[in-house]
Amino acid sequence: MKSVGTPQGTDCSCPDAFQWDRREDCEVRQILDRIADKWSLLIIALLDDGSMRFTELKRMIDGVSQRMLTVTLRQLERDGLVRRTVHPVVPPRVDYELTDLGRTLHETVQSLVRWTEEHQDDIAAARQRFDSAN
Amino acid sequence: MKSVGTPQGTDCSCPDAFQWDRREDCEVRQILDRIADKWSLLIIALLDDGSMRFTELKRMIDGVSQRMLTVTLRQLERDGLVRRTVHPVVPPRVDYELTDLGRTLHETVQSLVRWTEEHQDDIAAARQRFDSAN
DNA sequence: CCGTATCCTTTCGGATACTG
DNA sequence: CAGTATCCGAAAGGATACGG
Repeated sequence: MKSVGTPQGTDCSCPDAFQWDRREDCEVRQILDRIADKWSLLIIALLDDGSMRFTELKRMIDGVSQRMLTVTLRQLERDGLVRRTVHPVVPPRVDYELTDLGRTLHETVQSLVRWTEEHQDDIAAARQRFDSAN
Repeated sequence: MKSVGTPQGTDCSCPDAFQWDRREDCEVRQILDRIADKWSLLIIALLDDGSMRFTELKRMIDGVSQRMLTVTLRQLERDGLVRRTVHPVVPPRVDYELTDLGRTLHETVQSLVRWTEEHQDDIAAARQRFDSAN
């Protein structure tokens, strides 16, 4: 073992599909953590073809705090998945949309969301079985 | 807004693709949080056709603590995604494998992992651009 | 070998108040 | 409107010790 937790530096490029998690600072794991994050998934799934304003996103993702929405959008922008456009008007208007890179991820995220929607009953049933078995 | 954080009960079934995040206790969001979790994704991606022992998983997912591996595997078992088989031998031997339900998720998770592998360079580049632009 | 229990640190993220 | 800054409680998760 390498010692510290997950320093998130030191690119490793993760050789093969069954080994990519051998090193703690694995780039792929770091990125997975980022995009498979609670709010990121919702934003990417929500942002389809069009663009959305900050407040619009906030309204759609019910319960997200202003802070977390800002933080998450910044990370997505930094990762090149979301483009942020500031319109110099008063009151300020900021639009968010997926970049080309972001759109390639959108498909995958959608299929994850769809899977969840389609199987939520199976999961609920499994949980009941598990819980009553104890 | 409904008040408290994310109580995770009260099924809502999330009407349509652009509204599923309107309610905080949305079942789909709760499940997404569960499976798109740091360790769960790695386990589901790792568990393909065969079964794996606890220690084997622990070795593959470098840096995971015994506690988190146990906790995560229990959740996956509870959700009906992973089957746990205890062999009554000494020393104990426990095998983990995907259930049928788990296998349907495996595909989706793999495509997410694959996306990450394929685009890690794009992301690294985007981050550099973003960071040097400040 | 495969856990569970406990403790304790670190991180996450909400609430709130304030700005251009 | 769209943020930023600060504070602080809650939860995640590692380290360690112990048990069947």
